[in-house]
Amino acid sequence: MTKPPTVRWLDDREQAAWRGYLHMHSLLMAQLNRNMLAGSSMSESDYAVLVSLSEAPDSRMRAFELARRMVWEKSRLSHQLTRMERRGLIKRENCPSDARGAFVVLTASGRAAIEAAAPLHVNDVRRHFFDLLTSDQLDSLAGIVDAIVSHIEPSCPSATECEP
Amino acid sequence: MTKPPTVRWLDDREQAAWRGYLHMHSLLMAQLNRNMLAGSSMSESDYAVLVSLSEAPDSRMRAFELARRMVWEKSRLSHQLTRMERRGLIKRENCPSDARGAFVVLTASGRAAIEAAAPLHVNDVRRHFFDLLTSDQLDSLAGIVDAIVSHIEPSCPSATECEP
DNA sequence: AGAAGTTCGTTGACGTGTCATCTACATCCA
DNA sequence: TGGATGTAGATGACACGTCAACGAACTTCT
Repeated sequence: MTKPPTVRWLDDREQAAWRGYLHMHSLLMAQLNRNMLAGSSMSESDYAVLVSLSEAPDSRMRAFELARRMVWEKSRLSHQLTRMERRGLIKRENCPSDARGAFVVLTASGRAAIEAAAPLHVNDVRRHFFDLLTSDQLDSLAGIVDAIVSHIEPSCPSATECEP
Repeated sequence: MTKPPTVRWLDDREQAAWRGYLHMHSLLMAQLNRNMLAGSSMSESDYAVLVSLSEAPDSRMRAFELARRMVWEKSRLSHQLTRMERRGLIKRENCPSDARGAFVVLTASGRAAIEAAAPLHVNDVRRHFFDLLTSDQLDSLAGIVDAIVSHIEPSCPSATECEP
């Protein structure tokens, strides 16, 4: 117990909250991931990419924009796209206006995959999350999220949109 | 948009909350992980194992108990322990009373590592999390965690303790 | 024009997580 | 006693994430 004097340790309430939070997240994600994988043989990452793509005009997006929107490292995205392209969910196309760039395009089978997966996934999120929370708790959660996100992400106050 | 009739999609508020939550978690964990890695060249997983071990009597615990306490798959734990053993943070010992079993023991350098890392990590959790929340928000979070965890984990109502 | 710096995207190495499988042992029960 | 069943843990194959390094193209500035 050689504690430097400047540390304010967590009290019991905080410690319980923190461990509980970590516990909750891992349980929840494990559950959602399991179900997603069972129902559609897709991972959460696959799903996230397909969601973003399917919301884009023409179901196509520049890779860097996709990365920015999902707050992923570009290399992570690149690896992920490689795997998804191998499975035929997306394809890459050259960008005429910027020869470095690449478009990521949703394929027909990618679209089919997400349209099949979405209802199941939404139901799951509902069952294991929203259906268990009161309206007050939902509000409170939004407040918490906002406080944390806007602190870590200095330039980007809103959690879901970063367009200037 | 071929939605089966039974799906209740997320409304805007829910959708924003969900995406915000995912966003928050990934930002927060990335931040904590980065700092932990920078300050102590340990991962969150290393840290979690060391915490559990250091809280155990004699700094030793059966592997299966460690896995149960952390809610990790046994194979995950096994891989993790292999890596940590290679770095000298823990060591394995045979269990005299059950020849299948193994004890995981904190080494001196493992103890030193966690004692060095803990204050930094606690400070970080404080800075990026608790200092940003009001007392009400903390209460509310505990309620949320409880609701979710007790639903997914039917036999184990408390988030932090599973002893019968 | 051309050097310097920036941005887009890929790659390889490596640490990590999951799943299926395997072994050795333990336990239980006929 | 001995076989069925369960449990502890390790392992190999593979998916995933991060980091550092890279090539190629774009931008900026002189």
